[in-house]
Amino acid sequence: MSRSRAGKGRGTGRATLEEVARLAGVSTMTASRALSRPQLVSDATRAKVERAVLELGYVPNRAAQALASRQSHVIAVLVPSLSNAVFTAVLDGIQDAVEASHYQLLIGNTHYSDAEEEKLLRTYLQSDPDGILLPGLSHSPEVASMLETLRVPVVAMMDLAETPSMLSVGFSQLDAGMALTRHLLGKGYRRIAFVGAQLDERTLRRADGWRQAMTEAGLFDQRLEIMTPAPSTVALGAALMRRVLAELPDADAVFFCNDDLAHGAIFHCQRAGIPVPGRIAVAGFNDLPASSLMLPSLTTVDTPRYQVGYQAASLLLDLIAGKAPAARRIDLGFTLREREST
Amino acid sequence: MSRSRAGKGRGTGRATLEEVARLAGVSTMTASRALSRPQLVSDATRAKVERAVLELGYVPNRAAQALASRQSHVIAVLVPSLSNAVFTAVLDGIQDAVEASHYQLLIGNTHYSDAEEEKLLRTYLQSDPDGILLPGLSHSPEVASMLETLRVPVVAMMDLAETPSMLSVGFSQLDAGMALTRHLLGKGYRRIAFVGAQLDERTLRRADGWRQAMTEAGLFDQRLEIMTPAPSTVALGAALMRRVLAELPDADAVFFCNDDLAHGAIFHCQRAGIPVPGRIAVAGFNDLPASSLMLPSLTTVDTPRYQVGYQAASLLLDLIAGKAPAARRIDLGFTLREREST
DNA sequence: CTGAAAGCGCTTACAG
DNA sequence: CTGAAAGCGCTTACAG
Repeated sequence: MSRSRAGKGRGTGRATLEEVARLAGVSTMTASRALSRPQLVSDATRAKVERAVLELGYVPNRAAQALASRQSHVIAVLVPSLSNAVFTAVLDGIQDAVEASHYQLLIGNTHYSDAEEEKLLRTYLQSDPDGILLPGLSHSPEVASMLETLRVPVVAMMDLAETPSMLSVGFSQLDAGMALTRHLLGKGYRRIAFVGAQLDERTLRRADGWRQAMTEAGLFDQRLEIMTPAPSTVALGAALMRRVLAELPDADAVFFCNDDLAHGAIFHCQRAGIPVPGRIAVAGFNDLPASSLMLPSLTTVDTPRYQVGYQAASLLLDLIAGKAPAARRIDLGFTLREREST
Repeated sequence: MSRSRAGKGRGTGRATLEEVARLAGVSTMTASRALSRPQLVSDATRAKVERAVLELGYVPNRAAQALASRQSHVIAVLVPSLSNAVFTAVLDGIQDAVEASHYQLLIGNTHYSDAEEEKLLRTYLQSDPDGILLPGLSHSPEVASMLETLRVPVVAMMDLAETPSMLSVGFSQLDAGMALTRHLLGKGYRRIAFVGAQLDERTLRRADGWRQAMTEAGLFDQRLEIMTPAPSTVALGAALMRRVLAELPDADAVFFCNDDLAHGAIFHCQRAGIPVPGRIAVAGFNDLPASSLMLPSLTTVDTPRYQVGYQAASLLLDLIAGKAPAARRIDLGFTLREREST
């Protein structure tokens, strides 16, 4: 009997499991079992405990559970952005997949910064997560070594790993970039510019795809490449379209690395009275909700971001549960949406 | 000496504070102090502890900290949606405000559902949060009573409380709805429709504002109100615009409760060759990034959502720290953006 | 400036 | 099916 003031949890003023047990007339550990693995106790006991829980409004203390069980039931999730609709969809998928489980999500926004990613990971490690979900395959050396020494499963999202040493769920950004470029080539466009912003690894892989397809067609020209590290926004898209028209007057098509840029480009053309695709074709990436509705509707690549989140979280949950994963690399593919803008 | 296997924390395989202390040649509690309140220990001791921390790669265990200190350092944040750019901006503001502190965010998406809100709150209560941030003022009776019995500060975001019993940071949705409607009236529009989707409390308050302004002008007509609980999307906006044109042929302006709806409406008009505002004016709410760029540019209300998040989190942090709040109700205002669409 | 001891609220082999 | 005891990894008055 070590408790000093019986009858009241003193930390938070909330009922403790000990009080539940006392009220139910059982031991603390039986009360614990009645709640965590009810099939291990008799019906009568379970009923008594449940009644006591209700009466006291008992809420288990997660910190104590985590400490005692050495299981945090926490999954750390890192995304590069929340303003990018792609990653909010990924989060939706993760949340839905985790919904039924008792896992709690720790969601961090890295703002596309290696330094912030490292800082967040370091912070989340304090919570001793049972698993980690993060975007992409390339990380700073610090982050890479933290992930290696960790003993918990890590699943990379959005692109596919080259080596099976890393678990990944996504689709080939390279193939998608090639597919869109080939579509443009097939339509007869020859001077196809690539416009990239943010320059995260996904954008760079899409650029690789464009480069490869252009090279295959014997049409690659370094000058057709416009890259800026500025965040991808609709306004930037309008500005970059202006730049394409001014600096690359013979360009007959533009592959924007993201739909929001392409939206801005189309708005600029609407306003300037430049016919799309008559004067110049425009294509984007990700198929955001407005893309199919604007005038002209936007040719783009539909990406399975919700599914990426859902499947990545499901895979992680399996790994945490000790199940062998069906695959270490889940390719969810992509869909080319050919529309009016090309 | 109760530890069975000295030299290794056995739970997670990670170094413990005890090992740090041993390596540094001090007591556990001195090691603890050296890390949490370094000014309380001598320089020499601090240096020894810091060296040991580095050598062992010590990461404090948050669960143990929370349990021992009865302070979770957790803030629970509830938002109704992540697909709505308004709330991702709110989250950005919250994250920035909390950045420097040691507080950790537990972010939950209620999907505009009272039931999910209650479930999330119940789950987050297990983590014994030091404070809570949530959208809006109206909640289910269950949630309201949970919030009341809680002993932690709660700050409501996005709208302003009528009574000072509740802390709130936002702006008057009612006033904003009135201001936009009056702008339309001032422009000479008379048959101004209101189109609301999702029907969350903010939309309903904006509708109240429209109703009030129309009544004042002697122009209120119930039939001008189109309300649907369906989620607000660009596609829905296009469909609702079609409906307005068909069902309310004499409407000369439409106030959409959200910019995404208004975007869809404008896309529909572009495609159908309907002049905006020539045939009908269109206004939105929130000033999303595309609004100033599309053709015509969209008249709307610019809302301080990032600031709402930032200020709400700052206020909460003050309250947690025991400081008396400068105000229990922070009005951040709104800005009417008059553009081409009206 | 530093330490011994108790305790936060749970869970987990181990018995019976 | 149920319980006594130890322990998870920290922090906190209280001494000195």
